[in-house]
Amino acid sequence: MEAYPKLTIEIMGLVADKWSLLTVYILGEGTLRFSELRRRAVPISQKMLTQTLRVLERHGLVVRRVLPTAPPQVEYSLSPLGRSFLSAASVICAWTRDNLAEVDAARQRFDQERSAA
Amino acid sequence: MEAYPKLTIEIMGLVADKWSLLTVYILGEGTLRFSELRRRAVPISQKMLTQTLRVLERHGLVVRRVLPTAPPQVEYSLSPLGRSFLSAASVICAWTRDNLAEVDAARQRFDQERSAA
DNA sequence: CCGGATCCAGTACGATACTG
DNA sequence: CAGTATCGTACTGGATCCGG
Repeated sequence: MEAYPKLTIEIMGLVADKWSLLTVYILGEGTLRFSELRRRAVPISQKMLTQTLRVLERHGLVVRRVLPTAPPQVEYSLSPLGRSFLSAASVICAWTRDNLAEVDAARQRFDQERSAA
Repeated sequence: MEAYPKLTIEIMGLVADKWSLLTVYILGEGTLRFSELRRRAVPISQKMLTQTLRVLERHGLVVRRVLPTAPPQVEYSLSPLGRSFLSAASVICAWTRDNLAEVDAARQRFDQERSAA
């Protein structure tokens, strides 16, 4: 018997990914075009953004809409499922922001004790 | 100007990791020894569990306590910081559980449309 | 402007074997 | 029991070039 099925871990891996979190978090601000999204999600690379958006689209969290213009424009937005995930993602992002200093301090303490060997 | 500092992304990477989430989530049940933790966190490998616990300990989320027995026992538990993170992690875990089916369905739909090319 | 394709260094991860 | 060490494979993620 497997405590956590493969599928669960797989989806966790999708959802518990820093770029996914960041992307969804920023898309929470509204519908954005690729280049604008990239600018706001610095320092994500273009490749990772493309890749992350594909994965999120594939799993139904993000809607990709190509506008029939020249040059073509592509808009990204959250699906209803994506918005429901946003509320969870926000909690993680907020925690990170609020506890950044403490986590960093703990790490420095840990590393210092180590180097004292 | 960098929208998200390197440190923030680094901590996000720590915190937005499937094994970290899972480990903290399970440690939420209480203090556990290594082997018991491993059993409950299936299908995590022993190596990944060790590694994840080190990282979590280093960043102040987990407390490692070696008992002076023979054979040695090691207990892991959440620090106060870890418990504060648990509430955020739980939200992600709960979302995953509740939306597993829908995400999986979206993926199958997406893949089917793709293969119809 | 919005990406895809390719190359490559580095890392994740599992399997296995060994230690105090 | 609770790890550490090593190996091999697969994937990550940046850099760069290319194309509609």
